[in-house]
Amino acid sequence: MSRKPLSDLPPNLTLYVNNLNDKINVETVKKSLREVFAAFGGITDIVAMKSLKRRGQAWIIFKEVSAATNALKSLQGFPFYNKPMRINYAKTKSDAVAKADGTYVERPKKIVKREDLRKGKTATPAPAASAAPAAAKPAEASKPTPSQKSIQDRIGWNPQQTVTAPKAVAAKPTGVTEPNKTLFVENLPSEATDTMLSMLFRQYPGFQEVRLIPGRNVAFVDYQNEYQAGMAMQGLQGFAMTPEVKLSLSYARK
DNA sequence: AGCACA
Repeated sequence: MSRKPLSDLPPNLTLYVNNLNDKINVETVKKSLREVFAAFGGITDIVAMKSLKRRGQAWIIFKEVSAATNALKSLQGFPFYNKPMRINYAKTKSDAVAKADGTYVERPKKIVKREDLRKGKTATPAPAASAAPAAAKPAEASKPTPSQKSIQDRIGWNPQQTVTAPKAVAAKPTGVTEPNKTLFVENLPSEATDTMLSMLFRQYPGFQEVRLIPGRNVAFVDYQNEYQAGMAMQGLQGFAMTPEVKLSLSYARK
């Protein structure tokens, strides 16, 4: 009995993720991807860009193939900014890993030669380091991979449920909610006051009001639109209210 | 839909 392979591509340190919501600012997406994927192991880098050809996709570069494989299995179809992530192994080796294992060769710049210009052709870049099935370097600083249980706890996602009905798992996971003009502020110091918070949040255009929830160290902050809310979120994420207390911001649930 | 590396 042969089972359906996880991927039609050979395992790779890098995962290729697409079907990402390209309405979301790429930096925001990268940050959220990191939060979600880091639960499976060390991440070297995440590459995502917003150009026409590259939007909606990201490359997650892991330190260990096993981590990539676990993430691939567990997060397949994970609802991320309201779209199920589609995950595969990357086709080729990332530059970052080629650099690390010494096989990196400078990528030829796309130079258009005059003759080719006439013919309407562009210089064909020779493929760089080949996509050899990530020769897993055994000696690698390996941070213990958190159990699958832990990520389910953190993001409220049970991979089993995707098999039959990925859409049914619409539960908005923590930290990956869809954009909203209202922000949810957590981890406030108990000394926080409305005035204090408006000072902070009114620096960002579109500010409307802040609602501190008594006794919960939590507040809601309204902006005129979700874009402005997003800007404020980026600007104030992790803001140190006191040396030991840092704000945690997300979009409020709808 | 789209496999990049600024």
